Amino acid sequence: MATADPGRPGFALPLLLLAGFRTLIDGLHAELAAQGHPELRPLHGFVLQAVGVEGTTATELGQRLGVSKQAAGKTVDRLVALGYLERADDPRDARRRLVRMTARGRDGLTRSAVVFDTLRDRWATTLGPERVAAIEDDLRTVAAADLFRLDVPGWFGT
Amino acid sequence: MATADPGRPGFALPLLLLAGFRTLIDGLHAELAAQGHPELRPLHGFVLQAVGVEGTTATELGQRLGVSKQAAGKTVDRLVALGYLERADDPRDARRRLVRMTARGRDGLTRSAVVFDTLRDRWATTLGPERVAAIEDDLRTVAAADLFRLDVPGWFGT
DNA sequence: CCACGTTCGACAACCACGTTTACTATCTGG
DNA sequence: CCAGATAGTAAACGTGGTTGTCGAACGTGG
Repeated sequence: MATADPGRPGFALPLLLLAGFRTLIDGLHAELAAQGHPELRPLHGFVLQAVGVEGTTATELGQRLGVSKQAAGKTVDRLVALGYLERADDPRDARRRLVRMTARGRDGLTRSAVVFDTLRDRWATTLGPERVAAIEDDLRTVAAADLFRLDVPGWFGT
Repeated sequence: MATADPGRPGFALPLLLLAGFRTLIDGLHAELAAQGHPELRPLHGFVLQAVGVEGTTATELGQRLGVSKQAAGKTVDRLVALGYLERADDPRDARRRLVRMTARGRDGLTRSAVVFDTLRDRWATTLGPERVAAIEDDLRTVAAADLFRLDVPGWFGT
């Protein structure tokens, strides 16, 4: 670990949290690639999740993800091009363009859920189930203490 | 938390890890901005860390961070423009361009370490010191079990 | 001692993801 | 019925990444 400063305890915690997150995401996408979804990027999982089974609109998606509606729209464009999402007109409001998952999108999301469960099981095997649960509880506690908000995504830069 | 699927336990863990990482980084940069370093981005901390007090070169920096030498070079350009790094010729090898921290760079890195320590203390106040230590231990255990490697940075996209 | 292969840095083209600003089309309430 | 709010799109830009190419400088073998 070339970049961590062993002398300052505070440096380790963010590094470890990032590393933990990363390994789950990397594991997910390695497995997804093997299961027929090589084009799915880390970000896309969040987006599919946020679109949900009922569908949504670009503006609402942006709010859910914490990014501008323009950014959300561009990401939807890419996912449409990849075949994970599709757009449709809203019969009740000609301004809105509904965004829905395709069958491929649903397949990717379902597989993501299964793989995440599997990866969590693997952690539970290594650490013991109660330790994994304790990590989750602790992080939720910190979240509840308003040390951070849990609505999450929407950084990845700038 | 609009984006998490409460029905699938596996989804929560990566989200919580990311949220934990994010809050530390956000807290760091909020504080750094207040202490005279508003231009420092999350990535920059890793880069300064990787440059180290002895300095390095763009190619070596790229290796440490897990990115191409070109990407490392561009990031160095930005940090030079911001006054955190400086370049110098290597008297022993005219091909190489040494990258070193300026006084400002050292100041930013030092303050980062202090702020990270403070944030960790705040977690310890909320959770109890032994719980924070337990999280770190567990994540290190998972790392050691080769469920992930700890050399970390070098994703943030693509 | 010199030619050849390797390495370093730079440059260019490109992509993903985000921003702000600006514009059009549509809906809605007084 | 029109003023104002809202949905989507477009353009310009910033940041962080990628490949590919290239010239200059290094080091080594013949």
